[in-house]
Amino acid sequence: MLVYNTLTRKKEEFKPINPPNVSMYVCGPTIYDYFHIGNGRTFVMSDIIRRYLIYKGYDVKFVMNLTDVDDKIIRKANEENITSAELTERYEAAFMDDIKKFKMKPADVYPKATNHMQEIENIIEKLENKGIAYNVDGNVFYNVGKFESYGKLSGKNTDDLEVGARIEINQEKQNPLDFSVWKKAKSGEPYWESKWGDGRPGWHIECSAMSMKHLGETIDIHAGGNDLIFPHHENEIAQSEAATGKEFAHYWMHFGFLNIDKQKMSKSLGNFFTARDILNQYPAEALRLLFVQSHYRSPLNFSRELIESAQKGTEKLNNLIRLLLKGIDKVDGSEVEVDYENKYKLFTEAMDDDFNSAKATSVIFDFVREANKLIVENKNLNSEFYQKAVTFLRATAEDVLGIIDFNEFNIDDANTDDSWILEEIEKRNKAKYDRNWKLADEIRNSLADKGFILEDSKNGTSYKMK
RNA sequence: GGCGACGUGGCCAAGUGGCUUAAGGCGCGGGUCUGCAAAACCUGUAUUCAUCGGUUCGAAUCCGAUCGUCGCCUCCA
Repeated sequence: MLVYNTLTRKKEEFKPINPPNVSMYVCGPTIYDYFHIGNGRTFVMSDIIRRYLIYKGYDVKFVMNLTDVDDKIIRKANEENITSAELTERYEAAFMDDIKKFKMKPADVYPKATNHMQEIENIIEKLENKGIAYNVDGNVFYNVGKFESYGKLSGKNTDDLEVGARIEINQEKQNPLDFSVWKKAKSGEPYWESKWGDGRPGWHIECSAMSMKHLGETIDIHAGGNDLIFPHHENEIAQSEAATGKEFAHYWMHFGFLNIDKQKMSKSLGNFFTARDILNQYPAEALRLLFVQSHYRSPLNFSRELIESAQKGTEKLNNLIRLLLKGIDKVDGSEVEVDYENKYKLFTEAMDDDFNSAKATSVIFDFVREANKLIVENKNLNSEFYQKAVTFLRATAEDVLGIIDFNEFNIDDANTDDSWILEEIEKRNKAKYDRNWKLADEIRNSLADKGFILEDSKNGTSYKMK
C-alpha cells in the first residue's frame, strides 16, 4: 500500500511502526463556531482513510483533537459575554452532532487542550532545559534557529521566510520566526498556572502534547488540511522532535481544499456553507460521494449543482440496493457467475494506491451496472446472487466509503404501516386494467405528492420513498 | 519576491511512458421496456488531454518555454 507523504513529497510504502496497530492523529476544529463543509471534507476523508486501514486489517487508534483555547474563542466569548468554556461546550456539542450526521465513525479519543495543561507544560520545560525555548517575562518562545531541520515539512528555509516575513515585529523575540509556546495571560483572558506564571499554551504545542499523550512520541500518521503544513505542522515537528529527540510522525498527510468559484472556502473570506446547513439539505451519502469522487489531495470545487449530481449517483446505488434486498430471501432461482474476486482486487488496488477513492468508486458503479443487468435479464436469480452482491457493497461502498447506508432501508419496512399504499397501488392496477389512465395517473400523482414513487415492472408495481 | 500545486468531453473527475485509438458520476441525443411515466438496460456523445517546441520505436503521461488558475509564506481543514 502506498501513501503520499508530504514530508518526502513522494508516495511511500506504508509500514506501520508496530503492526497491526496504526496510530493516526488528525487536527480537528477550533470549536468556536460551526465547522464549514470544507472542514467537513477533511474530516470525512480522514474517516475514509481510517476505515480503509481497518478494511486492510489494521487496528487503528484514531485521535482527533478539539482546540478549545485560542484567540478566536476568547474574542467570540467576550462578544457574547460568556466564558470561553461555555462557548466551546456549545460548539463541541454541535461538532459531535455534525460528524454524526456525516456518518463518521467516532474517534477513539477527542482530546482537548484544556485537559492537557500538565503535558504541555512538561514539553515546554524540556525545551527550555535544552535551551531551545526561552522565557521573556512570562512569554515563552521557541527558538527556530536551534532546530536545524526547521522547514523540512513545508519545504521552506528560514532565510526565505525572513525575507518574505509578514510576521508582526515582536521585540521580545530573538528571531522574527520564533513562535509562542506559552502566552502570558492578559486581563480578561482565561489562564492556567504554570512555572512561567499565569498564561495559556500556544496553538502548536497543544497538538504535540495531545498526540504524544494518546499515541506515543512517534506515531504513524499525522493528518490535516493543506493550510496546516505551515506553520502548524512544521512547528509541531520542531517542538516535538526537539523535545524527544525522536521522529514525531512517519507519514504526514494533507487534504486539498474545498473551493468555491476556484477560491478556498474559508471563514475569513466569508464564502462558506456550514456543514450542518448542507447536511440538512442533502444526505450524508451524497456529500461523501462527492468527496470520494475526487482525490483527497486535489482541490475540489463545491456547488449545489455538483452535490445534486452526486446525489443522483447515490440514488442509482440505492435503487439497486432496494432490488437486492427484495431478492435476498428467495429460495429458488438460477445461478449466475459474478467474478467478485476481481472486483475486490480492483477496489483494493485503487485504494492501495494512495487512497484513490475515485477509481475505487468506479469499481462500485461498474458493478451496479452489471448487477442491474443481471437482474433484468434473469428475473429469477437465486438468493446467493443477492447475498453476495449485498456483501460486496457492504464491505466496500458502505464500510469503507460510506456512500450507502443499508440501515436507511430496513427502518422503513419495519416501522411504517404501508398497507394503505398497497391499497392505492391495487386501485391503480385496477384502473390500469380498465384502461382508465386518467384515474391511474391521479393515484400515482397523489402518492408522489406524499413522497412515494411508483415503479412498474414485469414483476408488478413497487414503491420507494422519494 | 520565495516555495508548491494544477490546466483531461457540456459539468465534475480518474489516468502520469505501450494493458487506455482516455475509467467512473452527472447531463444531453437515439433505442429497448411501459398505456404514459419512472427505474433499469443498450447505444451515441474528447482522433483528443491549455499552447508551442523537444526527448522516445512509442507521450495526456518525461523535458523546456509560453499562457492561465489556485494555494502557502499571517489565524485557517
